[in-house]
Amino acid sequence: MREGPDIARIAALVADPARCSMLLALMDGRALTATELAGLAGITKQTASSHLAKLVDGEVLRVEAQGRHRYFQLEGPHVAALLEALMVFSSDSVPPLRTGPKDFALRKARICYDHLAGEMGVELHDRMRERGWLSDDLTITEKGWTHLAAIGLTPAKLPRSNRPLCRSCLDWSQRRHHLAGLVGRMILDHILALSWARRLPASRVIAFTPDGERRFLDWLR
Amino acid sequence: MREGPDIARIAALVADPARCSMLLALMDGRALTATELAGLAGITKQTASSHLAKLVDGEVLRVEAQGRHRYFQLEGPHVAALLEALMVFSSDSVPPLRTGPKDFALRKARICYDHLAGEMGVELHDRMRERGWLSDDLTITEKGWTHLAAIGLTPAKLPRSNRPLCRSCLDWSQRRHHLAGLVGRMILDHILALSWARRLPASRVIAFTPDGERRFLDWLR
DNA sequence: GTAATGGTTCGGTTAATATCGAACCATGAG
DNA sequence: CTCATGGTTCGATATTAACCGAACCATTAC
Repeated sequence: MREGPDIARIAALVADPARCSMLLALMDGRALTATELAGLAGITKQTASSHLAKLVDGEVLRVEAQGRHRYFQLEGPHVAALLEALMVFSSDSVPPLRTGPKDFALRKARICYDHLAGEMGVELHDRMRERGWLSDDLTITEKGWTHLAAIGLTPAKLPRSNRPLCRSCLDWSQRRHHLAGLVGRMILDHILALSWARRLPASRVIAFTPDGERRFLDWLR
Repeated sequence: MREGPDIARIAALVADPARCSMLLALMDGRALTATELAGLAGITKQTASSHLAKLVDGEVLRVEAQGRHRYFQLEGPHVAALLEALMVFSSDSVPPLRTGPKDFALRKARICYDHLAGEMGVELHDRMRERGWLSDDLTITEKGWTHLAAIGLTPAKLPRSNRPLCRSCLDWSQRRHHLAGLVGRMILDHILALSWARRLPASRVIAFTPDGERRFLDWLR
């Protein structure tokens, strides 16, 4: 019967407002404790515990015990991708919604799990496609590797992992794809390491310095 | 309160197994009637009606009344994207799930309801738009009818039906539109009648012969 | 050792919703 | 007009699950 993949089961895990708040809080890839998450969601510890157990059981979250704390984080990039796919809906059903300065910064550049999203993320993705650094089937071309090497990113430096090198992730604010995957992560790491940008505390905003933005775009030219 | 975007509301819409079955059935972009969907989901008409109303209200589905039927289809590509994002989970938990040759054939060309889908279907659609055979509002132009006549397809041969002549349908594998509607069906019929391709038994695969594929693409040139 | 804190388990209440039977409305066929 | 069919509306029922209070377990601090 019901042979269909139980995507309903996964959806149900995200369908609760409390769980949703927690997941959104974890969008940036950090690991938070159960009580922190309970506070953010506005529920008691008991309730949060129950929710978190379900999320872990459903392989949406991963948990790591450390001392008497239990740190929760997203199971992987695909969870962030799912949340972004959901945000696409709210972003256009309620168009204006007062775009404050912080909101503006979020649209400009933010972290999505572990890679760059927002205008800058989409720009990165599109430029790489346009310049032929990235092929249609999302593999880095020879020319691409050459340019990646220019910022010190070589295949040898990639961490061993079976996670796909490149992956495209639908951007909720831009409604276009940005670059995810191992390479997406490495590029963001480099942007931060070179101080082209820095993370704003307690937010997902990636703040580029004027100089950093220029260098980044130059590199893509 | 709950200022968070109501991604939970959207997720809840997908969280029900019955609604899920219906959405998956619509993944190929076809438009199905309420009773068809009820049958596929294994529920009664009343229940389906309630579900469908919710999905339309939540802007997940779009409905179009035609005669005494109501055709439901996905509201847009972002819905398909969401469903795909959800499927990543189930496909991930089960091992690699090798993409066999049959899967490759499915992406290349398959039947979608009664018309051509997959790479070849998208190619047909795009070419017809590009060549000006098909206008923006999805009507066949004069030039279009000329070329259709070249393979023996004239307006007179169209079956009497209130079904729209042309319709664009979101392609599951290509994520782009292919040509549906009466004309889409007639073209596929002709492809099969001329033996440019044949249907593989017990599957949705449309297998083009090398010669047939060449002739088909030549016709689109 | 005792106290404090992070986290889980249990039980009972409450709210939401999926479901269907039956009646109802609307369209199309004859 | 009459009948059949697609689809919705209206209860009423039953299942689910979110929630919290209270008790409990585990780890660190003192």
